Amino acid sequence: MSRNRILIVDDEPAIREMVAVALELADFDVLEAENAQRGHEIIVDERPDLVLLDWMLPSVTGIELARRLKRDETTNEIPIIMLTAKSEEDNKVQGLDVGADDYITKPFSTRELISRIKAVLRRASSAAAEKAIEVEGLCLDPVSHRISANDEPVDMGPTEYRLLEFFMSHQERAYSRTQLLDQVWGANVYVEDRTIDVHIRRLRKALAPFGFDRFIQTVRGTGYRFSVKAAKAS
Amino acid sequence: MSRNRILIVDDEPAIREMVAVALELADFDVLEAENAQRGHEIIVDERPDLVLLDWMLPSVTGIELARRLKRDETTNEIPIIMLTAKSEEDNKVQGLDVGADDYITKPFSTRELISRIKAVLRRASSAAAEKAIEVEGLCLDPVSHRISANDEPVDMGPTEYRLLEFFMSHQERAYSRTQLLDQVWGANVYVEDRTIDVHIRRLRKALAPFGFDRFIQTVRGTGYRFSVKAAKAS
DNA sequence: CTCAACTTGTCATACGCATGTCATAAAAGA
DNA sequence: TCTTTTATGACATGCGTATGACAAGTTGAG
Repeated sequence: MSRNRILIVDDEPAIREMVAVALELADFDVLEAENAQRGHEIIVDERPDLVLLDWMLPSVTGIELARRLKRDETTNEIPIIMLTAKSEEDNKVQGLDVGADDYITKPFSTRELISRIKAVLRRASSAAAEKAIEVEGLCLDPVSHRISANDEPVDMGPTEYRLLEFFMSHQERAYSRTQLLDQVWGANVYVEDRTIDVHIRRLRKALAPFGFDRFIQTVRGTGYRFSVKAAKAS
Repeated sequence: MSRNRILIVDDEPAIREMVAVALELADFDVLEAENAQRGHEIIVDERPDLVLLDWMLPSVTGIELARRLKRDETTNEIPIIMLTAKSEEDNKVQGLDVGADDYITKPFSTRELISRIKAVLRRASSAAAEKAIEVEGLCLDPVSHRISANDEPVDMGPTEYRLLEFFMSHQERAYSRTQLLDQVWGANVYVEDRTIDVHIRRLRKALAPFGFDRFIQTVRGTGYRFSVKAAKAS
């Protein structure tokens, strides 16, 4: 698991700095934005794992940004922790209503901040792990442990299932055979690199009747990739 | 039946302690939280059987937490008993409006508390357990403790009954043998994992004459699943 | 109390699918 | 064309599942 990326949106450089240092010590990667607009850009471009959002921001408030994020399909699953300057009841309630996953009142201890962040991330990731992934009719449901294509069940072996699961949760990215081996088979497993080819083939074969084998693309000289886009110009 | 787990959310340690002792004497497992945030985390993570929720809590009030719990699909079935410090009618009414299953006014006797808890639990569990489940002609009636397929009685052992009951109330979901053991046999029971296979077989055998064994599906490398959908593409 | 009928957990064994590897064909670059 | 890389079919092995049998435990009727 790569380190979690956290975006802190706050107009006070001092606060950003303080939080950033604390987060880095706690083994997070930190992104920073000093206002809501910039924050929104970064969220869209970088898709951080969590956003720390100051309540009071110049022009567009944090609450407004939160509302927008939660309204947008592409960002509404990114957890938000609101930072409120004062301990005002109203703020907290409103913040939660807006869809924030938690809030924390300044001043706060970095210890508390970290533990809140971890709690929210834990919740988010377990929720995400149970969520079905669906791409153009190809659907993987981790709960029932089943693949379906246009609601037709698709039959495949356990390894192909895990392979597809990995691919679908890491789309648009090329992986070497070794990487796939580590991720899907697990580290410290001695398996021939070329074995991947065979499993790729089996996965394609299972998806082929529905035409979904086009998602499993060969990246010559490197490995494989799951991509919704066409592999090449036709 | 494992012991019911009860979460007490109250900011006063003295009260928590008192209630906790009383509940443990009454053979409940007790979880504690001192504020709404922590309470919410525990509820999400641990899924207690019932929540005792103080009306007045710092920052996020109990009432607000109750509202959120009842609004969330995943937590709205967990019964809530509100604890109000004063005997204010308004509170009670509002508390019930929010979705609390009962309320109780401080100071209360532990005797009363226990009996209220049991009443609520009884209601909750019977509400959930007394409804017959029917799937495509296969019907499980918890009241008469009977299975019927197209109105024909189906004969099976008690364990197979419980297994089927669990499956039918948790459809479309794959369970490992260990999970099934915990859920159907109960935790802290030492039974061989492979024993599940045998009971699955017996259950299938009982359902086979009606063709309903197709619902009991093997998820290779994982466990079993009850599903109405076909196991594999034909 | 005794016996029969039934349950239930475990084991041994049979079965079948899944997996890893190889040999070879096909394809893509150079 | 030649070389490198990937695709594919076949195959042996091994692992996970299915199945039948059995012994111990339980229940209930006589």
